[in-house]
Formats: sequence, C-alpha cells, structure tokens
Amino acid sequence: MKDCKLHYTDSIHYELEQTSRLMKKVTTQLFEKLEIGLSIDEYAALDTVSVNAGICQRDLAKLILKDRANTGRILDSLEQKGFITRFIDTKNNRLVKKMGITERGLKELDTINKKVKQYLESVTKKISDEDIERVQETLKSFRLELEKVVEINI
Amino acid sequence: MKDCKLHYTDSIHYELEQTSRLMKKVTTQLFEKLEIGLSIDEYAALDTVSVNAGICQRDLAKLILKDRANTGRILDSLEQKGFITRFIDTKNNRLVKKMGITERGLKELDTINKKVKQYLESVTKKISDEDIERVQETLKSFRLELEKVVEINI
DNA sequence: AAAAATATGTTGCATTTACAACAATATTAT
DNA sequence: ATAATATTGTTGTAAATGCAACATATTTTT
Repeated sequence: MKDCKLHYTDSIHYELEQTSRLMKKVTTQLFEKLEIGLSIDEYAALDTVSVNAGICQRDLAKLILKDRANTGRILDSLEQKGFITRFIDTKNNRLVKKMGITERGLKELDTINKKVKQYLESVTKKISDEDIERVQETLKSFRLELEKVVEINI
Repeated sequence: MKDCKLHYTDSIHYELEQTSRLMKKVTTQLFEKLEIGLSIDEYAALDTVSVNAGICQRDLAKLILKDRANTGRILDSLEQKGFITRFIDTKNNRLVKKMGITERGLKELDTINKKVKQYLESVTKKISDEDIERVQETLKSFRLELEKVVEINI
C-alpha cells in the first residue's frame, strides 16, 4: 500500500504533534495523580513569571504562546489563588498590567518542582542527554523558521 | 533572575509544545490561504486512510491520536464530502466500521499534496535533512517512552 | 447457561481554545 | 489640532476537544 510519497504519519509534523499531545497527556495525568492544585498551563505561567519578574501580560502571552484572552484568564486564577500579584505600571509610556510571584507562589512552585522532577526525569532518562539537547536545538531553529512564516497577532 | 534550575521555558516540554502549536498554526493558515476545503485533521485522516485501506475507526483513532468520538466526527465529514466510504465488517469476530478512500478522495488528496508540498518544504529547507531525520527518530523513541507511561483508553 | 468483562461506535456535556469586537490610552500622520 | 493608527487588556462567542455514559455485540468467566 505504501508508496514513496511522504505521508502524514511519516512526517515530522505528525511526530511533533503526536509527541507533544502525548506529553501533555502524561503531564496532566501526573498533575492529577500528585494532586497538584494547578493546571499545567497555570504552572507554566507561574514558572515563567518567576524568572521574568515585572513582565507584562502581553509579553507573557508571547512566552507561553497563549493568546491575550487566555493569558489573562490564567493570571486571574493565579492571582485569585494568591500566587502572583498584579499591578498597573507603564511600558513605553503605555499603561500595562505587570506582575510578580508572591512568597506563597514561590513556595508552591518549589513544592511542585520537587514533586514533579523525578517523574519527568524518568520519562527522558532512557534518552541520552546529548540526544535531548540536539533535539531541543533543532526544534528551536525549526520553531524560529516557523515564526517567520506564521502570522501571529498577540 | 535565572538560576541553575531547569525552568519551563528551557525544557524540552516547552520546546515541543511551542513548536507543535506553531506548526499547527502555520499549517492551518496555509490551508486557508490555499482555499483547501478540508481541515488539517480531515486531511491527516484522509491521508492515513489512503495508506491503510480497510482500517477500522478505533485503529484509525490510535493512529491519528484523536479519541473515538472525534475520529467518528471527522469521518462523518469526510464521508459526507464523498472522500471516503464506510462499510460494516468484522474484525476478530466483532462488528466494526471499516473504511476506504474513494476515487474522489484520492484525487482530492493528490491535489492537496501538490498544493501544499512546496510550502511545507520551504519551512524545513533551512534545516538539513540529517537534522530533521535525527529529530524525528529521537522524537519517536521519546514518544514510545511516553506511551509506556501514559494511560490511554481509545 | 447465566453473568461479567471486553470491544466498538455514538451522543451529550463541560472544558479549552481561538478569534473577533470592544474599551482605553498613546503615538503618529495629516 | 484633529484624525488615523498602534498597544494593551477584557468580554463574548463559536469551534474543538476530551471525557463519561450509553448502546450493541461478542468473548470469557463462573
């Protein structure tokens, strides 16, 4: 049945989407099993805020690649749980909502990282660090190429 | 602000999810621009059926990694457009819905492939074939590891 | 033979997600 | 100075997605 043409299930597009989808599933299940009170998206946002203190919402949206609407909603939840604080400030003379992680947020982040670390490592330990790194680098240049082509308006 | 811990935006999880999301966006925009009358998911299903004649719905769901419900809906659409035919058959003595691609479906698939090919190649041409292949292989073993861990019930 | 478990597909619903429209403010162009 | 454009965030809505429940039929267990 197979011919020499490149079919969907043989493409890098397929491999990427499937792996990414699976990874998300694994992580979601892990978060549920460990009874972590945050969604993965909330965790990703919290972690990103923790290393980018004073970032504004739109810039965060670009980093976590959600649109502005969803980023705002995720932050609402994190703020309501007391893990971040938001404050009005200016960036290029424009009013923006900046944010920072709270003490409680830092503590929570640390707890989650400790809980999750060994589980996530068990998934990647079968693959050599070199391979992981190489994949990550290639993916990044791939992603940067994609960014040139895609029309995003965040 | 950065410390030596591995943060979300430095992880392979991040790189995978972002690249995959971007790729989907690029492909969706491409399909719209070229006025292709199928969604990417429909295209993926159609292409997969074309190389797996007589596959049943559940097995297809496993390949395209959608759940049974969505796979059924995608196939409804493809059948309604006349690109596949479905028929009842048995597999291990159980009644299943099998399917095959129609003449029209084959023609459509060919048209889409011709339209899309050069555009998709332009995205990956900046990256060497070796790198692409290596990434694909590593992703596959990564995905297989993930499959051992995740609980799927399709 | 009856009951329990398994395989397959469909339906309904709740969540997630993206996109468009809007509001408010600041900058740039005319 | 006034109008047009750009930046940022919020709200509303429609589409996609996954999950649980159901329906049907078959196999396995008791």
